Amino acid sequence: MSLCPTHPLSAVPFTGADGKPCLRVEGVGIFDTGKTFDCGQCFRFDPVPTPTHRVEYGGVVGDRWISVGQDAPGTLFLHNVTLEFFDTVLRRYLDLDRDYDTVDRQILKTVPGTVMARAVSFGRGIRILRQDGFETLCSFILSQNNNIPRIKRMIAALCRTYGKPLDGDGIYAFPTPAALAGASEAELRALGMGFRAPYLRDAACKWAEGWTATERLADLPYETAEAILCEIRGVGPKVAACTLLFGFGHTEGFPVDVWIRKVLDAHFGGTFPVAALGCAAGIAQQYLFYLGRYSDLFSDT
DNA sequence: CTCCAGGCGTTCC
DNA sequence: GGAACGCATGGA
Repeated sequence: MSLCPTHPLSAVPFTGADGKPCLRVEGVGIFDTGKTFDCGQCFRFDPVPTPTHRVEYGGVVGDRWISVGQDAPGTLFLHNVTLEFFDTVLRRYLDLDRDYDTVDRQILKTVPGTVMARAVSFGRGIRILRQDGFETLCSFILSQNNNIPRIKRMIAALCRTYGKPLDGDGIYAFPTPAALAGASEAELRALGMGFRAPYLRDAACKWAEGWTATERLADLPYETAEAILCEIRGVGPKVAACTLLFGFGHTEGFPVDVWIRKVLDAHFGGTFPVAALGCAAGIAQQYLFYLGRYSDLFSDT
């Protein structure tokens, strides 16, 4: 992990207008809340209206609804966050102890050329979140052949129906594996999960019975971790990749060359010599979605 | 109305 | 071993 010695984190607690604990965090480096929470790596954050900051994103992390705002570069406002929650959960969730300038330099060094340079520039500010593994797995099982607004609604329905009510009106935790395993396929279909209902059930059952030491997936070689996840019905290379990346922080050996070539070959017919990039792979994967979605930005190379 | 959405399982050859 | 095709559902 690349630490940023010149910008140590500092967190100053204060009390919000609603009496909730808040934190002002400085020294977080490059961080774009819009790109981070709205790029399709997580499905439980939405923009919330606020008079004080330009934009703020609210969502559930663990057992707590929080919101994240930003009014200056390198600074975050964390609402409903205690110092302890920041240190034990949020710091890791937001991937704050990584220097993304170094990451960008690694990408540009490994993949020279204007195409990736534009991708890096366009994706600048994205943080690869470290979400809960089970929640990430279920989210990307639901994502197949689906669109993001509907994915969000399906996840919200799961939380509302099988998740623990949290502090706040209409706020629910993501269901535990056991709670979700207790739902029948018919119930999940009635909830609108469609053909993904049995996939969800299989994931929940395997997780609930401690089917593998899932907390160690990040330490296994990528191909091994991928093969384990692919034993779950409805999980293939794409779902496994997103789960390992966004839920387990599995960045060592991520097959970024496959993803990059897939998109670049389709758009430019070119080939790039790409090695494993560690953390940079995560950023690059997000860039790929931008490449695919906004290919006009990269069309004149 | 048709087409499509950040795949994957099944069924063909 | 790869190319079609179906899948639930809702938004565009």
